[in-house]
Amino acid sequence: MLRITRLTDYGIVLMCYFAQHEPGFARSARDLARDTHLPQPMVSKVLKVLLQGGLLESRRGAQGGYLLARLPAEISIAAIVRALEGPIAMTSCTTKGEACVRAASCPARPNWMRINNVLNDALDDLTLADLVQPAVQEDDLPAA
Amino acid sequence: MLRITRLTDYGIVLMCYFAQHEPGFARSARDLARDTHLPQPMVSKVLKVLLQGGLLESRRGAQGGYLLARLPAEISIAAIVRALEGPIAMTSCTTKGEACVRAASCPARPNWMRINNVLNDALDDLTLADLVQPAVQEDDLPAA
DNA sequence: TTAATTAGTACTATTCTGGTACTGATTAAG
DNA sequence: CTTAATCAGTACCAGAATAGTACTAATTAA
Repeated sequence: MLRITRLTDYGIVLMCYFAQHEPGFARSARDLARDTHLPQPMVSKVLKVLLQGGLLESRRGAQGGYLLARLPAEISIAAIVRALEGPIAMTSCTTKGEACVRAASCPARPNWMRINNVLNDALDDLTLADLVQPAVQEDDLPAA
Repeated sequence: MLRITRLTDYGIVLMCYFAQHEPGFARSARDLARDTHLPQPMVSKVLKVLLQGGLLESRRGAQGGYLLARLPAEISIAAIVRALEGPIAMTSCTTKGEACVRAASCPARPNWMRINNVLNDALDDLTLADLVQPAVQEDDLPAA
């Protein structure tokens, strides 16, 4: 499995939750945790990262909460993943190339770029608005 | 980062190495480890999994070794990842749906399919032959 | 017969994630 | 002005998973 951390998992769940409501829909971390049945401290952690990534806005103090910084159609899945996990790449050698001691001799080194490009392009093109469209067909499942 | 295990990392490196040689090119695990500068026991482990996945063939005994089971153009990156990591999905809830206790209330549940489809399609379309094409341009880098 | 090589299993240390707890800063409401 | 709700930040811990090693058996060319 191409793994993402659970933090990212939760992040996408939460962003989808926002996207399913009207624009400007705001909610506290506690309420979000309750509605999505996710552990509350985790939710707070995720919301903070998404805030720092510019995907959410926050209102502090009583009656405060979080809301989407942009419209769902303007938020790509790639942006969410990048906010929570950093650059979308399958191996670290492509993001911090100089760190790999095998760079000089690695036969795959130049090729990872192609793989990463494919992934980036694919996730860049998919927005929250796409995700919350109701119709999901069963024969739309992956071949694997 | 969209993480794969180092086993998969090594697997792609090794498959690229094979693809860079003539069809029928065979090599022992020891030689492969030396040429790619990867730890030898790890290489053996990866080769075995790729063999079981039908991506490689093996010759036992002295002068034995491994070779590609098919032409590079007929081996997708998706196939390699699937052999080493199982189905390509970003979260386990989509591969073993009944295991997620939040399935009923999860607002993202039906939507993961779309994300996974995008990834599967992207990696299915990318073959070893594509990867070993020489020209990789620098401005071909991911936007991130 | 021997040596090279694949095949399989078991084990361990380290790293990372997931999760919790605690404290401080900010602000609406009474 | 006080209080309570909420966001913000940091530190910490346990459990799981990965990365890597070691060892043994089976197979086959020379």
